[in-house]
Amino acid sequence: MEDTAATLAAELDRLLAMARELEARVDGDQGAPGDARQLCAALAESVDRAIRLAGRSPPGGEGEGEGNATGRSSVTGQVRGGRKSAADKVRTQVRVASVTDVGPLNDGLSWRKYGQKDILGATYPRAYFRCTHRHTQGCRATKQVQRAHADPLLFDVLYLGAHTCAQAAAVLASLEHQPPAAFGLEQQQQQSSSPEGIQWPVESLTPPSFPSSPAGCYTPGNPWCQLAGSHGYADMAYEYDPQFDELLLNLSEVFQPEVQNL
DNA sequence: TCTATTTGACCTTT
DNA sequence: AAAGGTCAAATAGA
Repeated sequence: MEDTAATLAAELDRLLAMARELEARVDGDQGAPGDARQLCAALAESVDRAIRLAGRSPPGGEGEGEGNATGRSSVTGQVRGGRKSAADKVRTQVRVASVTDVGPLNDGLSWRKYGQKDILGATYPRAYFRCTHRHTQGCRATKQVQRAHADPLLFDVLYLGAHTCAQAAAVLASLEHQPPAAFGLEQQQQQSSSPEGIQWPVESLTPPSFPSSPAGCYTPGNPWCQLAGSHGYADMAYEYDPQFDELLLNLSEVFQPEVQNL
């Protein structure tokens, strides 16, 4: 019973994401008739209401800032219990949907998978990643990735710890010089054209092993080194230490999300 | 040969 | 004691 509701909510989420992307594209098309724009806006609004009726909040909280240039990202802070005591760190979670099933968001940083675990009550195992530069630069950042129970195309990504590696600084710098709109467009092109686009079949129960690469990973040719690298939308929330605030704020600006500390 | 991933075992926390 | 998180040896791929 609950599964049905969850599945419904997940489907509505995807509908909303697609509606908003369509809306964004129509908005960006000067040749599009006004009626089309109104229809898209109404569609997004309708799906949004449906999500509420389904008993959950739409991605991105109250729907503000959703009709942005990229139209595919939103942030929802979610509190999760966990072994890392909440008193130690602020926890944030990213929910990433991959409409094209290419894989969830990539945050522009290099991650190395170090473990996977079946979680009680979860359909899919949780994968554990740490920063590639953990040993070379002492970067303590980790993240956890898990497929959503209701929808295999949704991924819950939990960021833990602060990035102290040089790459994080590089990502920060790149964000400061890249307009969100152009960024999103480039993202799509990268994803769709890259022969190395990683396929992650729905059948697979294993979260993606986010390809990690050497320090020079953040290059245009590497789809996994792009920020927000998935079609669809992303519910994002971040866990961070104070020193990581700046990066998160920049990410937030890119996605125009609603960030809630947890 | 080097680097990343997989996976069972071990450790920590509740 | 159970569940979650991490380690590290084995394995695979480039």
